[in-house]
Amino acid sequence: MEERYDFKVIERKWRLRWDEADIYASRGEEGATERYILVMFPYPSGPAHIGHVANYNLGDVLARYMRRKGVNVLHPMGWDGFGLPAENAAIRSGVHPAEYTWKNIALLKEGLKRLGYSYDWSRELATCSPDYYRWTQWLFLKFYEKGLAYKTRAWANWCPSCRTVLANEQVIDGLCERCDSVVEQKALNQWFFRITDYAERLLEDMGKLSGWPESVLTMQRNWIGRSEGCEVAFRIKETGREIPVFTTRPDTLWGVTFFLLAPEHPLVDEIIAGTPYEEDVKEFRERLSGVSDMERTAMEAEKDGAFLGTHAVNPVNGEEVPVWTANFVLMEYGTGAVMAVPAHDQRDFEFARKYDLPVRVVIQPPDTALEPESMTEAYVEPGSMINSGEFNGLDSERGRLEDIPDLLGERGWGERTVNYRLRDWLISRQRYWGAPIPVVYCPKCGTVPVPEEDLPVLLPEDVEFEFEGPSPLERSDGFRRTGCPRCGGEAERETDTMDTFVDSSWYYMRFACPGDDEAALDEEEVSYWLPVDQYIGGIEHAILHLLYSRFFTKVLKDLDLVDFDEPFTNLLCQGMVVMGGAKMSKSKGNVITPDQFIESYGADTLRLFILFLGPPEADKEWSESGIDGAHRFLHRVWRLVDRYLGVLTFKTQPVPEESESLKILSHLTHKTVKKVTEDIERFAFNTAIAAIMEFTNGLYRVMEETRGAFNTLEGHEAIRSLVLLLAPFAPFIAEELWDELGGDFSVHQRPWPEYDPLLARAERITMVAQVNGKVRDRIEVGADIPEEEMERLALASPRIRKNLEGKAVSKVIVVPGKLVNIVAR
RNA sequence: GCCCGGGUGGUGGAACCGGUAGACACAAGGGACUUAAAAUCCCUCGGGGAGACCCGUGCGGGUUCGAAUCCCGCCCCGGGCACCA
Repeated sequence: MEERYDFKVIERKWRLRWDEADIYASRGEEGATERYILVMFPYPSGPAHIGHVANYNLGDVLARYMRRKGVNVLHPMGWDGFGLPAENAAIRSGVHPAEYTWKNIALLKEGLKRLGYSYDWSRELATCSPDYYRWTQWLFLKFYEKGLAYKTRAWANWCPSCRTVLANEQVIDGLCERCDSVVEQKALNQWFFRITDYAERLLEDMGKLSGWPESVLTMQRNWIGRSEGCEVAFRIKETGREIPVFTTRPDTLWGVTFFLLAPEHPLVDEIIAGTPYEEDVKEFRERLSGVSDMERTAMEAEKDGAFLGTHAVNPVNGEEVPVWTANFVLMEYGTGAVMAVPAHDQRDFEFARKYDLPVRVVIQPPDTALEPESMTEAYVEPGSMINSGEFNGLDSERGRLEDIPDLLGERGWGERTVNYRLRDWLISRQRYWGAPIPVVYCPKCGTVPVPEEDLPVLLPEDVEFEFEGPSPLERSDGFRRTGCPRCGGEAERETDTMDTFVDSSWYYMRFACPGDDEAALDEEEVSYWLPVDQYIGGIEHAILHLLYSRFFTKVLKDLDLVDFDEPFTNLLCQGMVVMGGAKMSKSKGNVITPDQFIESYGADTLRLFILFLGPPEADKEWSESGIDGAHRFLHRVWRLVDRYLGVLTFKTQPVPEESESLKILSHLTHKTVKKVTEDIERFAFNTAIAAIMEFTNGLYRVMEETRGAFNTLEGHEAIRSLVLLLAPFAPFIAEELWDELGGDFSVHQRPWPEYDPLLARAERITMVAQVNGKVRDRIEVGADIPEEEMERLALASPRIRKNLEGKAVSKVIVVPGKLVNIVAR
């Protein structure tokens, strides 16, 4: 055996052996259970960085562990290939997005391979490959057939000087990142997926997601934002036109003193056209350009608005109230209109104060009487209804939930309804590097979906990339001009591509049958592997990606393409590796690559070090101090095994005079196997590694005290267990040591070690004696000491007795096997 | 702003269900070995105190025999906010 731990030689050697022997291929063997372990696939923005290592370590440890528990494991890897950065690179440096992307995929793949991850590479896929996006397009057609894809006008960020649509990321403080022009909102006809049709099921089925972190479920629940209330029809006095509003507070209907429309509301233009108010409203809208929804609706935001010169009629009392437009009313929420009740809504209150609009109290708190003049903020709690005609004196909660909705229904003024904060999913992108939306517009036949047999609609190669002006697809005549699939006449293709979230909403299913060119999904394969048993990914995906994937799964279930309705049974959200307090990302320029560390320490050290940094869920501030420690530890293991290698190849012989050492060895071994197994099961990889370190330290201690203790069955078991336990964390060195120990190839295919609970259990424990909750003594006792004996020992302790002087014992609390607390006054 | 997390030694973290705060490491200091260095090994390592002990898990309160852990209020940091992925 080599004296030195030559990680470079070892890692090169085993990487090749594993490839040749194809030991990580997923096999659907009969009889065994299957587990699908998946880490969110990466966007290939460049070579691997430390954040990737932190992510993919987790899946790899789990996959390696599960395989050795005798489970059929699917652990694949692929690439989220489409996206904005590739297109930006094309604009900047003239490199085609495909070239940029495939080059980065190659870099990233090599990086992951160097780290020794146990992927089944035969299932590799890339969303930007025509074999894949063909099926993304096919799924779009299925959505379209089901009425779940539709086109409508929607707002997009628009830079007037570059004449181009901007992503939110390209808008910096309301300005174009390129030319600093103020970004406007432009209405475009765009494609949507009707995710709101699934709002209720997305909420309900969260009950099935007991394997998800509660925080993620809460975030999704809040995102969907279900609220029960009423839709009430107000009427424009001057035109008679009805405008519905959504309210969760029908009990405050009598307190409406004005009416608000979103600035983008189509009726606003209709109302002000040709009136003296047109100018004011235009100025107001001007002030809003470049201001995000978030800023507009912030509680602190200065209320801003304009009178529209018209009035709305309140159905419950026939009152005519002025109609305004206001910055905090959003077109996307509810109906884009608000019945303003300044006395009982804070934003309405501030608006009323600013524009000197009337405030009328209709809910009276139980203890005081509110006066509009003296109010400094809105009263939003329940109370009793006043100034509300026949409902005066009614409990407002009852009014809100029962009497008023009933009244609205009976009189035909409105109805109970449920409103969601969730909006339909805008999937249109006016960009090149995405899956083209497979639709053709024919002057005669209208919107015609591309026939399935004509898929994929390929991205044209000969296009030019410029920041300014329309997207490359729109400018490509060769792409745009086509024949109508229905009538054969001249027609135009849709030039929008799909949001990359569409690609990533179904990739985990495609891993079951990545090469299938007959269908998007192979029924048998998908049904065998899916749903994903353990999904792992960054908390930053808690809402969008995970919600879209859940939505896709439900649609595919309804289309009878899959037999499950939730895609991810268990979810582990890991924290981010941050640097200087910010998420590591290429756009922030704070990326650290693993290569330099692999070069000087080896992949095993880097894997171990990052896993040892802390629990998966926690954010980790990157610092390389400590990596020496991880390396030193592997060296220590190396030397330990090295030193005893000779011994282990001889026959074992009993060492009766050293039986105490053997007992310690057995205990250490079984205790560690138990601890590491339990820690892996709960994803506590950092403490699993700490346990292996302690085990190693313990073995050194035994070795120093009792030479020859390893020349026994117990000694062999200890050394073997050490290597077997280390294998999922540091696969290369473990393979090498296993090989040197004479074990059969591969250590990664050996069964996971079992432990004997009796041997794992400590014989002696330290019992704590407290007085009034403060530790006063520690007493070593047998592990199975009875409670009465614990109490007796504690009370007999001289230190305890000293502390009890002059006090009367009122109570003694005994926690079996742990502590005794004596309560004394 | 809203929603979701987090805050423990000089540092990363441990303490899993309310029961010994600081496991395991890093850094630092001291020592052994060495001509020397590296490597390795040993010791010290939250603060105060000679000690008995006292203080200590972002801050202020509370519940409890007992709180890093539960509750209320506050401060700070991170993630998401629908076209970054």
